[in-house]
Amino acid sequence: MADLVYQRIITSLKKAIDEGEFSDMRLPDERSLAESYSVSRSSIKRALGLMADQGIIFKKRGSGTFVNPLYVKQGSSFNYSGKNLGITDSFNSKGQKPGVKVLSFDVIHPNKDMQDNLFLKPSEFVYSFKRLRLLDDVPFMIETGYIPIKLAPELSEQIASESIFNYVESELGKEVNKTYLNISAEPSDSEGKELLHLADNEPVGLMEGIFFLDDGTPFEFSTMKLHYKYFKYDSFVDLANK
Amino acid sequence: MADLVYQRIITSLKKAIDEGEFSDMRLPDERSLAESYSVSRSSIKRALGLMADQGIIFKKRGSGTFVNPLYVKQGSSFNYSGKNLGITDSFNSKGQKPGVKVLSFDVIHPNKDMQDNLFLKPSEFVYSFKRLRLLDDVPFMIETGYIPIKLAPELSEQIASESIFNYVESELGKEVNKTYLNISAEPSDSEGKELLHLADNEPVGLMEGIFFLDDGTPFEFSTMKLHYKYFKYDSFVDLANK
DNA sequence: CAGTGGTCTAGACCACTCA
DNA sequence: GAGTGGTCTAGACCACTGG
Repeated sequence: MADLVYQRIITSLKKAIDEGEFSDMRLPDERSLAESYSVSRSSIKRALGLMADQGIIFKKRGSGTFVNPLYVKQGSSFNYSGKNLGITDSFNSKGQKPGVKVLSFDVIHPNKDMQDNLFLKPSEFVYSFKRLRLLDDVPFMIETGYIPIKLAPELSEQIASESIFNYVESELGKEVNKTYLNISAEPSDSEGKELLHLADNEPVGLMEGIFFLDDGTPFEFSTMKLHYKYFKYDSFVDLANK
Repeated sequence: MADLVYQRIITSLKKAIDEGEFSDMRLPDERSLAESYSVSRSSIKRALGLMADQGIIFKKRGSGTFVNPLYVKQGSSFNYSGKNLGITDSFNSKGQKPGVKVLSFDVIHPNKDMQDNLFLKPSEFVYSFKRLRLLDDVPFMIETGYIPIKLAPELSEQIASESIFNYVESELGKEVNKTYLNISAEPSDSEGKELLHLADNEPVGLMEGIFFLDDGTPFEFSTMKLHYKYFKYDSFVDLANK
């Protein structure tokens, strides 16, 4: 991770920003940076481009490159701690103990929707499972998942009670590393009220997603209903990409 | 927009994909593409990289480049129509007539939070306004916004009743093109129930955002409360960016 | 006009996949 | 080992900003 030139530069520039090195919020121009790091301008451009995508800096043609003032701030309501998942990994990141309880685990025929989303023929089977996820023994999310059996023939309730993605990575040698997410919210239904201990007026956050293997195969279709207090998603958006 | 090499290639490849040219879901390798388009491999890499960021294709080192099967599908629950704003622009995009009603418009001192988020001194003033947004005369969003007066000295209730961002672009010659978003959900409060016609159990979607000018200046802090049925956000996420 | 970021090229070498 | 994408370089030229 750290032996790449552009990664090294990103790390170094972040550190310099954190240490208040650019007091006027302006970075040196790309050509100077290339020289002082003894790398090509292309590598500098790559590093700065990634940092701009993350909202750490802003680039303006003809003017220069500037630090996002909010990146430096403490106590801002926004944290720039890297990526903004909202997915499994980030749930663990708050120092709370994650837990999983499998509510059901079956093999079924996919409906039309599922066939489309997972790119399946009607004759193919999928695992269908429902899990309750907890943090420090408090339930916060109901997850309904569908995975084609041909992609994980040995999947079991035992595996579902631990981590499916870890299993895929360690046992099948593949990696789940992309997802298409659809985020919304709804009033809680009876299931949500019961399992997530929600009051009548309290909603759930919905995250519907398709997870892909690294070769692009759709691996899982998942619907995640979250207790609204655990429902949070951060995103830095470039409105210019038309 | 269309005179750039990598844009031309993206357009061309998208068209080819739509027309089913790559029946095995596999694109030619980068070196072949470079030759057939008579451009450098770098330009091909740039085009393919952007397409991968948008989830149109998947690249796998050592294996090749593949079309995302869901990009081709019709009737999938996912649309890949480019960017996934959830912001002002996209609200208009459904062929419905947008409307704005200004509920209040004042100049105030920013509180501590606002000072941090907009990078202000305590002595500086901000415009504070609340707007109700409608689609085909149906209210769907309550927007509370704060803009430093020094960034838009001539702002008025009249302008707020139209489009503030259009005003900034045409009159001030600056552009608002980046935003940091924080998405969540809550039970509706009395204001939401009244203005958005929500029942007791129906929630609002929350989008808190800071909008930036192209040089990185924080321009507006905005809190958007949306009727939950209009609350939707799509996102393609690379889980590998650690 | 000088300075800055944006686009594009041509080519070298590396790292991974799979037959 | 052949084929594929990933990283990096060195340099040319363009487009925009601002004094």
